[in-house]
Amino acid sequence: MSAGRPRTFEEQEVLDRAIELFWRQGYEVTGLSQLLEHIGMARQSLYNVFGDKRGLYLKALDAYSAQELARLESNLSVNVSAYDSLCDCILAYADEPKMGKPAGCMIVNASCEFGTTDAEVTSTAQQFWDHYAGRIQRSLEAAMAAGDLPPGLDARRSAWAVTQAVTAMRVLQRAAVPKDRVRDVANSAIEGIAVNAGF
Amino acid sequence: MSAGRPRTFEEQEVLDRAIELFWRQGYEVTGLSQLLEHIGMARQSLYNVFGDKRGLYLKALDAYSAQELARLESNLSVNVSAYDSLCDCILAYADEPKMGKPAGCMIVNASCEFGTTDAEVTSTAQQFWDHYAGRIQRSLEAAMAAGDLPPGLDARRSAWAVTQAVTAMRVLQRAAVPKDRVRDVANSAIEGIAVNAGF
DNA sequence: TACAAAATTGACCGTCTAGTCTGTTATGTC
DNA sequence: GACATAACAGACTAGACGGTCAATTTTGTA
Repeated sequence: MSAGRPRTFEEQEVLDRAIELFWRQGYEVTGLSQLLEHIGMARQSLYNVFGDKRGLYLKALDAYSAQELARLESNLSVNVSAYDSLCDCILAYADEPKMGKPAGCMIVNASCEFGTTDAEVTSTAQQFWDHYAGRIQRSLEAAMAAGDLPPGLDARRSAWAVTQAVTAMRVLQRAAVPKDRVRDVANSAIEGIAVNAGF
Repeated sequence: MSAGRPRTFEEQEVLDRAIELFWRQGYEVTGLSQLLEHIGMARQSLYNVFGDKRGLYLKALDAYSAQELARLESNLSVNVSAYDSLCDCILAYADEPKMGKPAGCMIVNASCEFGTTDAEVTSTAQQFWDHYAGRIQRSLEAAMAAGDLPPGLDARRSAWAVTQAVTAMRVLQRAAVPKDRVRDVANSAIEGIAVNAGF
């Protein structure tokens, strides 16, 4: 049943490298030759494994989404109060981009580049934001249960507002806007959480 | 001194058409042939007048920025209270894109596409956001003077928060996220204005 | 009406693009 | 060790890309 020469690359490693390049440069501007060199893969192998350039891009975008959600989960489940870890998490975004990492958010970049011309991209983006806001909402509800936020708070709407504040922060980072200005957005988002509750 | 055949196109009209195409498609994906056809200009004329493709793009981006700031000014100087017109203005963004207009914001798209690889683009973007927030701040200060907002409000920071809420809204529109979700961001931004003042 | 200046036109250039094709190499199975 | 299977490697293709060149047309001025 199974035979043949085994592949000399790790799929996850290839995806990580593809994320790095597409995230930094975007889809259209990234040429196939540069892409192949960067992921360390032979031309034909890419077409065997991923179908074509777009296929690899979509897989990389999905992998990025999963990584980013996992990072959020990790940041929010530290061993302090839900409210504190949420605030820390939001503020931590203001310290990006980390050295060697591209600026901004690959999902945001993809949305802006493709608009509605690629249904798979828009679907991935919409699901990403839904999941992201959903996880924030869970932390808000935990904070309410712990008494750190008032019980009347609309956790769903506040979570969405926080999510979109992060979106804006990552656009600013993409354009190299000074960190202080990014931090302002983070702080306003945090202070805005309680506004529905009449704190 | 002056002689020669007069040009058969209006520069402003050419810029408007270039804005339309670059805004919808982005820079890289827009081919020169399609661009020339869309702006109704001969190949060589473009190079005579604008230098090259990038030159036209940068001029179009500047023109877009000016148009958008003029539209903000117009929306905010309607003949009602500063506070009401600001709220209306923010909420009005949730009803975009207008029929026939591209979704999202050309400045945001440009920032995401180019990142920091084009100094002129990032400079234009940063100045746009500064001017935008500056105009919002003026309205907030007017609202404070009218007694519609508390005197302790940090108008500068609130204006920046509003500006970046609009940024996020236009990213969502670019990805065809449902209008209700966009409206949520607008409402949260409005409600967040007063939070610094202990309303 | 001759001349100069500027805009237009269309052919043309080398380069790069995504993607294909063919042949070779390496491996597991029998 | 023969064979089937799959990955690797490199040459190749057709077309699109941004940009240039030379020739032509159209105008204002003298």
